[in-house]
Amino acid sequence: MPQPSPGRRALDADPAVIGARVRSLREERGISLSALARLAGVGKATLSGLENGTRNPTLETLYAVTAQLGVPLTAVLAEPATTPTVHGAAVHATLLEVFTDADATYELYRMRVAPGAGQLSPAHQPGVTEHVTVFAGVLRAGPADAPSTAAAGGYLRFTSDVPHSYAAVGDEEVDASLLLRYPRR
Amino acid sequence: MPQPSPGRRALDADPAVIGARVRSLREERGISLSALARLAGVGKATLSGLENGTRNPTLETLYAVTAQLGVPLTAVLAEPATTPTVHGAAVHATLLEVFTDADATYELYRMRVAPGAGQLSPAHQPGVTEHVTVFAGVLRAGPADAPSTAAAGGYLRFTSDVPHSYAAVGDEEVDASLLLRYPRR
DNA sequence: CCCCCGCGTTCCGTTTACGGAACGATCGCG
DNA sequence: CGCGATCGTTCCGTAAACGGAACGCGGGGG
Repeated sequence: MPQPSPGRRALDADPAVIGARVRSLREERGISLSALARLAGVGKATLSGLENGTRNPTLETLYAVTAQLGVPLTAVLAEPATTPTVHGAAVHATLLEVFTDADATYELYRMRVAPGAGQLSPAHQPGVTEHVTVFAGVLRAGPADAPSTAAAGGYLRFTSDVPHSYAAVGDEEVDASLLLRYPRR
Repeated sequence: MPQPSPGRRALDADPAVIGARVRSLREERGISLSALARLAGVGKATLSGLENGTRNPTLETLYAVTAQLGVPLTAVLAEPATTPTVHGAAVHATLLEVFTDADATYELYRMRVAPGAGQLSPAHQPGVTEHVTVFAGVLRAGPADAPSTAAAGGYLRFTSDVPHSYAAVGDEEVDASLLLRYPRR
């Protein structure tokens, strides 16, 4: 993918917000701070500080608490159910799955390319290839100096160890799947 | 293929596993431990211990690192969601995403084909095409009377409105992504 | 009224995660 | 060959997260 865009990720790791969520979850269950601390096997001071956002908890602590609340860690780490996404000027991609084997790592993305000016991505490491299958719209993509075109149902493959571009042809947004292959070095 | 059923999200707070995920993400990006530590503003000792699972990181530390990797905290804390799966004699597929537009419906699957005897699938509706990108192993697939072969990184496309087959070539299991395109009728 | 109990916070000594520095290993170059 | 640069790990003093104990507070009994 185009490397992680510098744009701020709205993911909040703010201890105060996390603390507020924990407190809220605890109060929903009508359980006291002391009791939860006892159940989770952490000190009351620890839990108090955590809920008030005055501490910077370790994973171990946070996990012990959320486990007793019966919720996954992700429930208090904000951002309910957001999958990793990458934004660019024209390209918007969400990571669907990562697969690693002996030879390479694959990242499978759902990609959308907005109409209008396209987007240029910097080179990746040597040997990285991109595989795109177009769902809708017409996509022009590939090495910056020699892009190819594919319409709905079409497929493109190119090596992305050189700068490469994505652009929607025409007015329609492009929907596609993007597979990135990183060979193991 | 079967109806999507709700996926569950398993959670794993084991520092060793989290560390392994962080290391894997870093290596995917071809960046050194030292460099990542510098970017994230944490000590090399901290990152080393984190990746090796010998420390119990604070949220602050983990967030600083994952932010630089361009992934949300949840990417290293949760197992990939389990989604609807389809089992066959040799083929095992999990649905990753469905996309519908004016012309067609797409279903994106993660597919595994066990070595040994292959599997024959009956014909789909007219005009249905399948698009396969191989991650690992060697796959032989296509119309039952004229299958093609693809190795890791390779791509196959065929129309599946006739009976078609999948088989792993050799002893190795095949890992691949499968895209099904159903034209609107 | 005065206890007594449990609440959440604060204090405090201990444990440990932290960053910086030092280390040996590995590579590319003259 | 040595030299410099960079790699990941280890050592170490410091800062801070930890659990336990003490604290002030409020709400029921006896």
